[in-house]
Amino acid sequence: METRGAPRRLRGTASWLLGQTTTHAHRLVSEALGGVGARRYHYSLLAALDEFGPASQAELGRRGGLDRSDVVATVNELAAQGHVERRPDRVDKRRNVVTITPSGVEHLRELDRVLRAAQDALLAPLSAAERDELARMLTVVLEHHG
Amino acid sequence: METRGAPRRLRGTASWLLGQTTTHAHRLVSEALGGVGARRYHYSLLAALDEFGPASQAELGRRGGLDRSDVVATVNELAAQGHVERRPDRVDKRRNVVTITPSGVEHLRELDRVLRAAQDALLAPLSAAERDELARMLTVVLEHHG
DNA sequence: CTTATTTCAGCTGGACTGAAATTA
DNA sequence: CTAATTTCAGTCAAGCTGAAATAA
Repeated sequence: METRGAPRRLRGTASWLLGQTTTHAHRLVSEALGGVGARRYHYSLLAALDEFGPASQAELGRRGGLDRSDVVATVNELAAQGHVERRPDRVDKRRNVVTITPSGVEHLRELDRVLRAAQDALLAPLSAAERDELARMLTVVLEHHG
Repeated sequence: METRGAPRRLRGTASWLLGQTTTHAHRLVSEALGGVGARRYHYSLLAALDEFGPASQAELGRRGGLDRSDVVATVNELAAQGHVERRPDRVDKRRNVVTITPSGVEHLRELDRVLRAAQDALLAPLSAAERDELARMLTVVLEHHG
């Protein structure tokens, strides 16, 4: 967490820089989301549901990058809050179909606002062009490993 | 972990991109270090000792960005491997003085090689200039929050 | 038979807190 | 007295695995 005074070996290591920055990012985002009763998994699932429509839990996990176990727990929480509905699939009886509710859509918009603010706080010292460049490079790295 | 097919909201979020990239980085680095019996905390402490010389555990934690509790455990492990020595400070009896051993210096060089390889694998699709730019931007962000 | 899905119980490492004991 | 250091016990969320039950 402390940049000041860290060994040169660490400060020059991309994985260390990424880790430290991500720690800050996660703290900011988790606190912001916690303020409105959400966690990061909630946003991932709501975003996937909003963009791709109703889906099975396995499909949701693939889209949002969540483990199957975490999908179960997160859908439990979102359903308890009324933001999604889980019902058995009539066609493939192994599956549950998860659907976002109007309340969920509204909640997602709120999370968007909250996240944008956290993001601005995190990247405050970077220009818009630099933020784009950062996102581009990270995307390139992820696509290379995806 | 899956970039392909992730919702646009996530793919456009710096904190999500950072988190995914860091997950890859941690996996690569942890596997590489694990191959030589080390973990990331080991590298942080050895790097701090090598650069700043013997220090108390509290000072080590501040330099390496480790929690005081984790310093205790990590020094235990490094001492068991003969890479550091822990002895009571004759001047300030609250403190332990931790010193890197010749074996620890050698171990650190090995970890350097292992980490450089992991790093190259992670950032493979980026040019040298891009890697520098990425490191620069992350450093700016960290200094802003440090 | 094999494969996919859901669920639960539990594991692991990373990051951290609280409190006690000691000493400055 | 307060403050710093070390240590231990324990907490917490994140990211998993294994296995069972069910169905394709």
